[in-house]
Amino acid sequence: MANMTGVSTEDLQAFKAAFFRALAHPVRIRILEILVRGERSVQELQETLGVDQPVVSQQLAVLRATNIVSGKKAGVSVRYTVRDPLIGELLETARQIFNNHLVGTQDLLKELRREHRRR
Amino acid sequence: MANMTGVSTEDLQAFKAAFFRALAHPVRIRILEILVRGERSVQELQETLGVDQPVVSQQLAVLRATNIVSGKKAGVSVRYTVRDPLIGELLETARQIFNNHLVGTQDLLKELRREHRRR
DNA sequence: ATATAACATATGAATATTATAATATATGAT
DNA sequence: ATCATATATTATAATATTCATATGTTATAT
Repeated sequence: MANMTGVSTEDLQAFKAAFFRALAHPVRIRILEILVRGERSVQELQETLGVDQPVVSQQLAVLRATNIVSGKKAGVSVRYTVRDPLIGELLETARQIFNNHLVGTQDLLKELRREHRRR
Repeated sequence: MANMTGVSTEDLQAFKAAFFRALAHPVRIRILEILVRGERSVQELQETLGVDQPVVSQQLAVLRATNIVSGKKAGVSVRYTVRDPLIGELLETARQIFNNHLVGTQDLLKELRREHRRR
């Protein structure tokens, strides 16, 4: 045990890595970009995303496991929310970084700006 | 092709996912937390991290491939820097989120606060 | 009780990532 | 040219993730 708390720095970085890994999936990012604007049912997500229902549930399960989102039952459906508004801020910062530096082509840059305006 | 630019939304989310995936590794996170404070050589990183040299180079290669860091030769050594100061902001936001919600135990929470104070 | 709708979980094949070890390259000094 | 040092790349076995499909569960209505 590395210290009084029983939590080593390595553990800590492993947790952080797990957090980022949860964001490292196209469908999960799209889910979060929708949820930061307000709660949604699985069905609503599915329709917006245009993917199969098990895919949505599966990726929501990953986000739930990392405590990034939570779902509450509402009758027959389940409504999901982002647990922390800072997630929105994180995604926005990531978008800025991406916009500034992670882009190879002029076209992609244009598209990114278009997407930004759309909000 | 989904639009005039030739870049679909799916592509875009795939790029974003790749960006987060680059952050989703304990050693890479530790490297970035060091580099946001200033440039370092591979050797300096290696000493601070306490891992084998090829591991550092390998993980730096991942961060380079995503344009998150860049290295410039300085004689026999290579000095690395973070390409965008917003990376620091991103890590800090992530830390806050993590601190607020992604924590199961009181002990871990304490440890997180200790780490914060250390900066 | 049965049917249906909404959601969740399980399974397995395909693919990607990681860790470890070995090897290669480049620079500067002698 | 040779050598030592710093850094990078490659190979590969182990592990984890993804995608697609099938099956389960729960709530509600009839």
